[in-house]
Amino acid sequence: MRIGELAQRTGTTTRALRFYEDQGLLQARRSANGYREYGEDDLQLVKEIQTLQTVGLTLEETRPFVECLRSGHETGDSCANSIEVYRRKLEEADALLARLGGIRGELAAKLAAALARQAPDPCAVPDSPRP
Amino acid sequence: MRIGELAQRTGTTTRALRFYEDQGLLQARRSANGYREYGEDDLQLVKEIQTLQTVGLTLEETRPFVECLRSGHETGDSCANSIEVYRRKLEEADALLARLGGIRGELAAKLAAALARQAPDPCAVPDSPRP
DNA sequence: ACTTGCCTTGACGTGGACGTCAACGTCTAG
DNA sequence: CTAGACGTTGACGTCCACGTCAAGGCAAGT
Repeated sequence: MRIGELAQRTGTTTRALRFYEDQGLLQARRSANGYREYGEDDLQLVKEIQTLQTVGLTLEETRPFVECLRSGHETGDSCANSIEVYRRKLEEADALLARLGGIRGELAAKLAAALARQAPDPCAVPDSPRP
Repeated sequence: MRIGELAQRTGTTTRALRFYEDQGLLQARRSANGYREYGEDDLQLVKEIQTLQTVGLTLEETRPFVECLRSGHETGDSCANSIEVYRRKLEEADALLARLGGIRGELAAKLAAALARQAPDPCAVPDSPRP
């Protein structure tokens, strides 16, 4: 199939596919007129890339998976390099979750404090009620 | 104080401070030679911006806080606009946490599945043990 | 012949918060 | 007088995953 069809079947754009090729993630044969020609394996490969992107991998990080697939393995994560990326990303996700959780807490505290100042709790005891 | 000192006392760079000025977040008087001259209130303001950045606000989102401070309020979050930003960011944080939690789960599952394929659990029952 | 729709390469734009020059003026110490 | 440490503006670079033209080639239908 040509690039337009591949884009359509993967729900992406031709621009993205050419970009993947630029990055060496996708390689297309060329037909006589210079058009890129793809096979079903390329479809699979693009889908793999997309799946990995949705779980937070950068394009660069999908490279081991792509190479794994190209080296004949059934799945992109059958290789040690891919597994390693999984581990790294899992750690990153945990770190990010921790950080974000902390931030969420700080935000909530700030909001609560601001609201308290804005409309002081009528039951609360202020600093100096009667000087 | 001049820009270098302000940068040092806030732990940032002169470039950042000039950038804040470009964005209209910081306004400096100029001394006779054209140097920017800052006061203690500016120090406070920069610190406020930094604190807000650490809890995930973009520079643009710190604007209401800055304006609130400049309009004479004691804290940047004494104004309705600032409170509104708090609320929005809190929602964003929750959404992000949910998404990231999902992603983390998917990643963990993928890793587990890959490891299982790599070195199958000796106690597990594969699809077709005896054809 | 002409339009339409696909394809090609190349090059610049996007957003966010600055970093990093360049080329120059200013102030202070020796 | 001069070196060095500060300051000034302006403009381009960074990262990432493309978007958005521009300018043209190729194939098929009318």
